[in-house]
Amino acid sequence: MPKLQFYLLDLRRAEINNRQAVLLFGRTLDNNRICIIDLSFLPYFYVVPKKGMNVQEKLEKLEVERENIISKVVKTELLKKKFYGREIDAIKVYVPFQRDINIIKSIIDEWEIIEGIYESDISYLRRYLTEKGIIISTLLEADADPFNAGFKLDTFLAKSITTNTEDSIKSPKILAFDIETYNPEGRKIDMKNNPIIMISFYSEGFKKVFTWKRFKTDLEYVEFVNSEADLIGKFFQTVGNFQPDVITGYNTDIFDFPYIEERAKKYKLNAKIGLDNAGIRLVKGDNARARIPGIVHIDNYRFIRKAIAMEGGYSLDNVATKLLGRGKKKINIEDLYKIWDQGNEMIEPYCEYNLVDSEIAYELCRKFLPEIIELTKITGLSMDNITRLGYSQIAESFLIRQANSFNELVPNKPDKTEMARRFLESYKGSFVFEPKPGIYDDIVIFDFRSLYPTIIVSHNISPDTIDCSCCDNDSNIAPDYPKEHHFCSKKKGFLSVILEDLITRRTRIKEIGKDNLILKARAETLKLLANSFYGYLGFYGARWYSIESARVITAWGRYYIKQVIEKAQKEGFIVIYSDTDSIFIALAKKSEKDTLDFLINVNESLHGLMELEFEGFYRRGLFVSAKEKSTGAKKKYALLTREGNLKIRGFESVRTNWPEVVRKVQRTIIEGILKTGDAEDALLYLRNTIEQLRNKEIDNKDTIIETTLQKNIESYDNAAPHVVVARAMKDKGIDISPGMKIEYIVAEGEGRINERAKLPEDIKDGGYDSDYYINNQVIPAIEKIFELFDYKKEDLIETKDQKKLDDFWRL
DNA sequence: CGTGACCGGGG
DNA sequence: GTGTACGGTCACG
Repeated sequence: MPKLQFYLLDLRRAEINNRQAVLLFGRTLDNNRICIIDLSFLPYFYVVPKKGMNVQEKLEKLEVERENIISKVVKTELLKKKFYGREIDAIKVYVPFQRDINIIKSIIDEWEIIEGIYESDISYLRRYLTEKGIIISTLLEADADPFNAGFKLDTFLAKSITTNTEDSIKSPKILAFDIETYNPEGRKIDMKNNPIIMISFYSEGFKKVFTWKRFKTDLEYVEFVNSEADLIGKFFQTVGNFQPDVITGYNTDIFDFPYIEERAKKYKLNAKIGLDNAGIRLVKGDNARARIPGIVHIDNYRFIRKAIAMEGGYSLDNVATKLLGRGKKKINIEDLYKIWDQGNEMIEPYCEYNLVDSEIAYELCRKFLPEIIELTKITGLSMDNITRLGYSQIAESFLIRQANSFNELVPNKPDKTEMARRFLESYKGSFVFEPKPGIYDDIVIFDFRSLYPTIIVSHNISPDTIDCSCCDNDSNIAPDYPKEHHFCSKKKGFLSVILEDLITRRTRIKEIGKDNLILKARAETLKLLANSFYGYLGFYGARWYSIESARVITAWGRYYIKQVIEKAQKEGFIVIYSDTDSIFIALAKKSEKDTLDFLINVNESLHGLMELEFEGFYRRGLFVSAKEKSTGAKKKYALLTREGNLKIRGFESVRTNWPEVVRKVQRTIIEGILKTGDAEDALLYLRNTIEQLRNKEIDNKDTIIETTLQKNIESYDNAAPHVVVARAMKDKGIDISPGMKIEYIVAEGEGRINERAKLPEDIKDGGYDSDYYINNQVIPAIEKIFELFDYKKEDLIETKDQKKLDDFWRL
């Protein structure tokens, strides 16, 4: 029998031949999907006995019966392990099945002769991967015989599995899909009552849209079926035939897959989509997700939301526009239900729309897959997990995997009381040098490269080096931190070793891989991972929780950034702003070269891996004051790059929720001030807008305020403006339900705001309340900016000549 | 103003 | 397979 070579894609736990089994799903070099069953790996956990107690014998005799199932210990081994760096004796306890662990554990928990039980909650599959050194996505070699398990693909029973290469899958078969559903206007999504009306698929050389109403069309990829039930049948059939390695979409975890599952249930369809014939496995709740056994499921929305900060929200259209340079097909999706009811060729553009969504999802997945695979290779986590878990869990998984090679026992998770206690523990964070509100010319920004990770390495901060007994209390102490804790200066800690490795690997990869996409992805990934450990140490749910370590890290962080600030000031630079690891310096009378010399100078004084980096030169910057205060607001500024681009941070209040007229005025004013260096033109522009509002020259649609209705209108006691409008809509016969976006305009006239909030369609051109829009919308949004130039509210509203406006437009 | 509930995204 | 996402806004007392 020749050896099978295959790229590992997914794993599952199963019981086969009355043994605990690992199912390894992969793709062979000659492009077949296969499943290898490995029965060789026994589940286990550790018991640490009290000093001098003989626990091993008692363990080996242990046998429990629960609900007609007998659980017992297969064998034990006495081992020397380490716990927080200290040597201890531990008994490794093997059981036949994963399910036996909790049963056996609950018995041992009561024993007086034990100190503790460890690693009983480490997932069997993760343990398997760690111990065998197997990494998902890489090439494995199996010596295996054919085996009939009744699965959808060739299945083998492994005699041995080896891993000897870092070679990972180059071009996995990705299949993207998207569903469109019947959804009457403004209604909440209702999976129980509203059907799926079309489903699209997209892959390289594969386009398909299935729908169950016929109309005349030339689109060759549209295929008609007879009913929703047939449509869903087609979905399972298409996935089955295509045999994807990766199935992807947008928000598929909580929308498309649950929807398909719900509708399949209605028609009693067998949703055996998993390669082991299991159905879609849905996990509900906050961390909802859909698992398809044997197939990697990447929900782009899930991954992008946690990996990329996105201005303008995470709608597919916005995400695709920003990341791929192309958006969705422009069409009114709210009208789909009406057009569906009509059932004519008006449906056609919606098929195109449906297909484009799949295509975009496909492209997004392709774009991020290299990075996802890299993270998988570094952390050992599955792609499903990498794309869904939070950073603290990724960091922890990584530590667990490393612990094995350090022979370290993994600490247990904290219980509820412990977590509650930790939750209340707080600590001093980073240092912020508050900006003096104002406008500054010629700015340079420096920031520490991976400040916290490099501090961890440089100062040997680690849960196993804190307060060691081999060093005295004065060594290695953070300057402005109470001298309660010290870190070992003789032996390197577990965390510092791991981080040093991550950082040096990243630096090396960054150097050699400037033009290589995969290496770039790997460098980014290493940075991401390195940055997550500081947060992890202070996270109340962490196994290696060490708030003291986190405190010392921020203490050193404050120390280093303050050193840079002081040094800059001593050398005659004007420090404008600093937050955590970055510093904004006004050049004042200094030259560019002076700033770069300063940078070199600072770096000479920093030890180890620590480094201050040049971020960029800026032509001008604007810092406003905080609400009700004269000090500068944190994280709220706007910069103008040398290329003339705007970088606006923290003026977040003016985004959605505000009428267009306000958003536009704020942005234009910031841009004008930054480009000219004074507020004269901006003031003219503002006054002009105010004047236009007064003269009703601003379009009604730019004054629309949008608010989401949170609950049934009957259950509101005090009527907010949007509630009043929602009631009016209901009187007009429009169906109103929670979740609906209510649009309204504040009309001119007497009375309270909520009495004057009206449906846009009920307001004649210019029927809005100019004073309201000027005083409660426009002015608050720009007040702080004009304060920088000593303008008072009264100055802003006053009108003046408009000649200069023409100049302003030419900016 | 403070606290607690709810939302995102999908049609 | 789970807890504890997370950071903001809105409702309500």
